[in-house]
Amino acid sequence: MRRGGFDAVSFRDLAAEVGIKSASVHYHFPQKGDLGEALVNRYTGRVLEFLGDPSALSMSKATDRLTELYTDAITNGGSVCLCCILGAEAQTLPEAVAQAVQAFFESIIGWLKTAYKNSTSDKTIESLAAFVVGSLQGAMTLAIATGDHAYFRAAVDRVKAHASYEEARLQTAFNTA
Amino acid sequence: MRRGGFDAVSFRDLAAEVGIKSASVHYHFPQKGDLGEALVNRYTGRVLEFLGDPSALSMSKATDRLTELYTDAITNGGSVCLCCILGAEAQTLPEAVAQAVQAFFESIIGWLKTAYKNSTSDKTIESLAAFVVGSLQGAMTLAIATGDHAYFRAAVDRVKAHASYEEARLQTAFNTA
DNA sequence: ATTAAAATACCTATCGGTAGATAGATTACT
DNA sequence: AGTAATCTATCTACCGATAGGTATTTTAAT
Repeated sequence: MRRGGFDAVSFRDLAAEVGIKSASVHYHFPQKGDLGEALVNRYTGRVLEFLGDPSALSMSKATDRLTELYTDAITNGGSVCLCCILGAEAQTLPEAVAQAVQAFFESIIGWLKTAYKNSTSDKTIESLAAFVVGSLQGAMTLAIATGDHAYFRAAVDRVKAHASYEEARLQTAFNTA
Repeated sequence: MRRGGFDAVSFRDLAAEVGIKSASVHYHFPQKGDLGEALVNRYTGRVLEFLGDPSALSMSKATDRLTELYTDAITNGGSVCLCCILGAEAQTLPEAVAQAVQAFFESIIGWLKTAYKNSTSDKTIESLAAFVVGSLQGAMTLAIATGDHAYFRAAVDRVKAHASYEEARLQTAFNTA
């Protein structure tokens, strides 16, 4: 699903891979939407687990941690983030799946917001967090589409620089206030 | 296709929409890959036409122009860029389609590079251009997936600021050199 | 100018394959 | 005995693709 999207996975293929029949998969997940929803939720949980507790992290450390996640996904997974491709398809996904994807993004942005918390107004923090997430997602797509992972690595550097710059700027604003 | 990806379009639906039979579509595009390739190429052409000549644009003007394009796509099109979704699916697309998508990104990055040309080393320019494109693509996906276009608008501001900052920085470096 | 040939753009009908989904029988565990 | 999980078998719907046929238009040759 991370390579071809929601429709690229079939009950039959999935069943064959785990050595059962497709009807048995339907026993656990009656509709395909149930399957997708569970998959996205499990994915979200694993990602949050990997990221760990954000409350003790500085802005730059949190940004680093997030870029680690994405770098690992594209380097070892050889694919885009699951919600990168499902997000793009959101308008044609079963409602429950689309909502799970939305929740994923809100979780990740929320994770970053927690780490960025004591710096400035909520709106700025949220916009910065979303920008970091979105830029990594986009860079990932670009890298996959062009086959050139250097685009992704360069984007990581720029994202980090952007966050560091904001961190310094906000700290200064705080100190002079 | 911009809403659901490559598989979301069928010969039958497409034929019905233009009032002919699916077999007649196959007359013009024997394989579905031929259809996708033509579609992406037409899309690329239209995008480049919209963008116009980059050689006379400053860095910030060129960045503005590109953000206009994406803003229009998400505002009026109500969808992600065609190559945003096809890019994410690249690994499962017919070869010819994947190549056309790759060519799209290279064209857009190339367009930006032309506008950014007389500033610094090629590698920096390329990385900046790719970052701008990728960030807009990612922000678009995020906006569609969460249903919150504010994420996209905020990203546009940050992308512009990033490009302006680089423009000033590079100009300074040039002057003091 | 007329005719023959070819290309264009459709059509109907159908193919093999696969999709998600369901009903009902069977097996395995507690 | 009861329940949970899997099976076989099948359904309907749709997919991309092909075969074979038919007007209409365009091109080429006489």
